[in-house]
Amino acid sequence: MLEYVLLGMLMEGQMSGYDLKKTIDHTVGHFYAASFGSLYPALKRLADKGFVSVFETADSKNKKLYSLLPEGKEVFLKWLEEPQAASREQLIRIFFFDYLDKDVRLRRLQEYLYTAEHELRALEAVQSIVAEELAGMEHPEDYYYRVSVLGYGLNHARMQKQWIKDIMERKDLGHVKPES
Amino acid sequence: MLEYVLLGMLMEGQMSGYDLKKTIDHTVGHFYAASFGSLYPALKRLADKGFVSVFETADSKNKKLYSLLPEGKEVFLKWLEEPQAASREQLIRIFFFDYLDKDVRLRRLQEYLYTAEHELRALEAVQSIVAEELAGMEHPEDYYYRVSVLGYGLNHARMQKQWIKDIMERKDLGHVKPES
DNA sequence: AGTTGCATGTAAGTGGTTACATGATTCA
DNA sequence: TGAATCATGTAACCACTTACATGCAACT
Repeated sequence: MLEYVLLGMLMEGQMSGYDLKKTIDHTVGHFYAASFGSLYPALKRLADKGFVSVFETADSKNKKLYSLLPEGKEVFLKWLEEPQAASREQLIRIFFFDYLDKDVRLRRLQEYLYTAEHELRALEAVQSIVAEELAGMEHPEDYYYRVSVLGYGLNHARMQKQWIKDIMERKDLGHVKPES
Repeated sequence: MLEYVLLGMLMEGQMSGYDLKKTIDHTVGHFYAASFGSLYPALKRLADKGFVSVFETADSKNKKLYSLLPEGKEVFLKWLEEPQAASREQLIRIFFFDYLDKDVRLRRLQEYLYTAEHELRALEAVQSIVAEELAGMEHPEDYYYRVSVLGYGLNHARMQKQWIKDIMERKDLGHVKPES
């Protein structure tokens, strides 16, 4: 996972490990954390595999600049267009979807939409079972918070579904603006 | 984490490891996965620490029933009322909030609301910076998907904020119903 | 002179997963 | 009788975190 994120970040150009960490932190950092303890060994592995090249700067700072090599780019793009991905991984992939052909991208997004709709229906099914169970109880209010997290799940699934729909249509990025 | 989830699930009554897995899967399973490979060793640790008791059934199935011991209950409730929790852990804690005193619960939820609002403001700040950067570009559409995940983050943060507000007010669980 | 930021790295530990191994029970 | 489900457990592995260790550079 981290290795692909690093390759993806290097698509924009050469960077040091330190800068890669910063870039990850203030882009996908809200849902994907990378620590130096995992980042530096990952960069070493990528260099060993010949996916990135290392340029040691002479500016006395002991800084290393990593660049994407053709094989690394290939591996990254291959990963990017793969179908199926766990929900956390979906989000990271979408972050890099500007690098993907329009048709492959739309196919993947359609698949993600499908899984989101599936998830939503599954949660709605659970909800109606829970609603029935609750109706036959003396003190349904004792289960308020248990049930509330189901509500969270439903809110999340609905939001996710709508968001994927929006980005498939390439809705104006303004939908992202604050309401003010 | 898993150990607390197991203790929490045992608050309802005795259960086997297998049943605990099922219960986790169809309650908090949507945001917390537990595999047998982590579950059984966790139960053993809980038994070794004296937090749960093990009753081996004689029904030839080699089934073990786990029950919460007073010390285990104490440890669980102590964990539950702790302040600060990572966002994934917040959700799991809230699932068990029916076991918490009203006043402690409201204090924790108020804190969670605070962090949600903080997160939202941080994302809105990032968004206005990104909007400026985008305005000074020749091809802002080349960054559509990069920016779209920021939109996801904003949607998520807003949803989370509203949800916490709702459950603080103990809004009708009906808000959870499908729109149909 | 001291703190913060830049910069890289290692070692031990954590919290899991995956795959395997075993065996009883239930139901079609 | 064979498949699905119930039931428990281990061993190898994995991706990562935390804490540590080092040192230079920039600012104040």
